[in-house]
Amino acid sequence: MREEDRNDIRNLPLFRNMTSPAFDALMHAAYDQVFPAQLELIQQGEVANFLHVMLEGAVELYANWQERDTTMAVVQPVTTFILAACMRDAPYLMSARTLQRSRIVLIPAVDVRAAFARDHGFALAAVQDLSEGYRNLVRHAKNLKLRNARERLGAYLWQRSLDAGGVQGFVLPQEKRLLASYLGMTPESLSRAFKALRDHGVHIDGMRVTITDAAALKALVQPNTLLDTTLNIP
Amino acid sequence: MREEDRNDIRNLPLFRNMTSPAFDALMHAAYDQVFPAQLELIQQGEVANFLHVMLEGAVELYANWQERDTTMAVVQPVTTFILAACMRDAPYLMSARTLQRSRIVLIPAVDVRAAFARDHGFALAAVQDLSEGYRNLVRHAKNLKLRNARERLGAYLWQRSLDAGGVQGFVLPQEKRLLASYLGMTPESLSRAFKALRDHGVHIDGMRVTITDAAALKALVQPNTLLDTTLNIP
DNA sequence: CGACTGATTGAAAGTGGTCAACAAAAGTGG
DNA sequence: CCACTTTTGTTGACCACTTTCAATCAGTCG
Repeated sequence: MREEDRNDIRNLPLFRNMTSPAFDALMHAAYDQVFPAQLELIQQGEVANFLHVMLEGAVELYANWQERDTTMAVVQPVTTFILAACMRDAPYLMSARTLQRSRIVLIPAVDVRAAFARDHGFALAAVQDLSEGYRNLVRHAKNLKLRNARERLGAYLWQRSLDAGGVQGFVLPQEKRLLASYLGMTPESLSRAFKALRDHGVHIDGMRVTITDAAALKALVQPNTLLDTTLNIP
Repeated sequence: MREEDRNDIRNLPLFRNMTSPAFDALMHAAYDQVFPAQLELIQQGEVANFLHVMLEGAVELYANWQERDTTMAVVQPVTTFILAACMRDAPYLMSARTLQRSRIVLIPAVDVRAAFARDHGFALAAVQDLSEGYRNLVRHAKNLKLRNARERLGAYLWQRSLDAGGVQGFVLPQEKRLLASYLGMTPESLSRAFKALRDHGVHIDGMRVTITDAAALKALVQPNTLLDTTLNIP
């Protein structure tokens, strides 16, 4: 593993407060790997063997049932994912695939749990990580249940614009069909939702979004920190 | 606080592995209260002041936005709720109201966080608690995105029947409009979904559900541990 | 009993999904 | 670099599912 990556990991909230021996032990057991795009990393139902730490690239977390698929989240560096399954030593509830060529560190779940039992700082950090993950999921569920398709898209765009620093224009970070799935609708519905938002201050041209009337969009969307997630979402 | 309740709390997974001094300190700061039915315990947006431990009764966790409301979960004894907000020292994302007369222990969030920083066993247990909560929420979101209304109701009924020990007949634990909200539909839609399930082995009479053809229901619902939650749901 | 709440039903409207066709991009191979 | 294929996005027509509104019915509680 490159020294630089090791430092990136060390600086993650999850690992920052570990003792050095505990961290070294974890890293010793870890694999640093580069995966090509579109590779299935995890299939839902498998028992959690590794905690994943994203260093570069992007990973989609998705779920399926019968013939249906849905995107649950897009993970971007530098973060960990599927900590909950590792901690519970339980089957993954979501599948994961790379969206781009990605560099990912795999830490055996056994070692994570061991580090965890031994190192108090790590346990505390894990609680913070999980709590934040939990809260983002609550937001996702609330969003799905309380807003309709057009409102979900509007809120999403509003939040991306804020994340980019309150800019008027930005480029969608992922394919539209992925966004559609994340927002809980079909690509066709997404396309129509974009059209419907033209009356509410949003202009779309390919992947480029321009907010032409922030007040109008805000009025429709009623953005709210209790509903809208700030980071790590497609 | 009654000795008996204290023991119930002590035996919760969350508190079981604490040192006795740490537990005693927590309990010393705690309030044991009885609330009448239909009382608003928590309003979303408030900063988390207390960890709640349910001893008796039932509490609804719900969320609202604009004029719309939705039930996120029903909490039953003996469990804790809104641990994540306490840990993050952040605003509640959900509101809570009692459904019945309920006995609840309130532990100041400050003390929880303190116990937490000091007691390793408590931190470990919190991680397990949060992980399980996280996973149940993933299931809830998957359920909403992957199944339609009729399938969600069918899956719910299938799971209640299993929880009751695989019985054919059981009584709905909560009002139908609450169930409808939890399942992400209107009461009218729930009513129609029940009717639609008559063709799939479910008979409903008031609050009494009878599964007349388990195979048919199972075929429709395709129950799946990666989607269906086993406990603590209305 | 009468007022109230919750559940059900019907009719109408709306939202989003499906299917099919097409357009636009992106990737592939000569 | 260009023709070709494949994938992604858009649009229209239609349909299914769900909601809304209104009316009715069934309990519950004072």
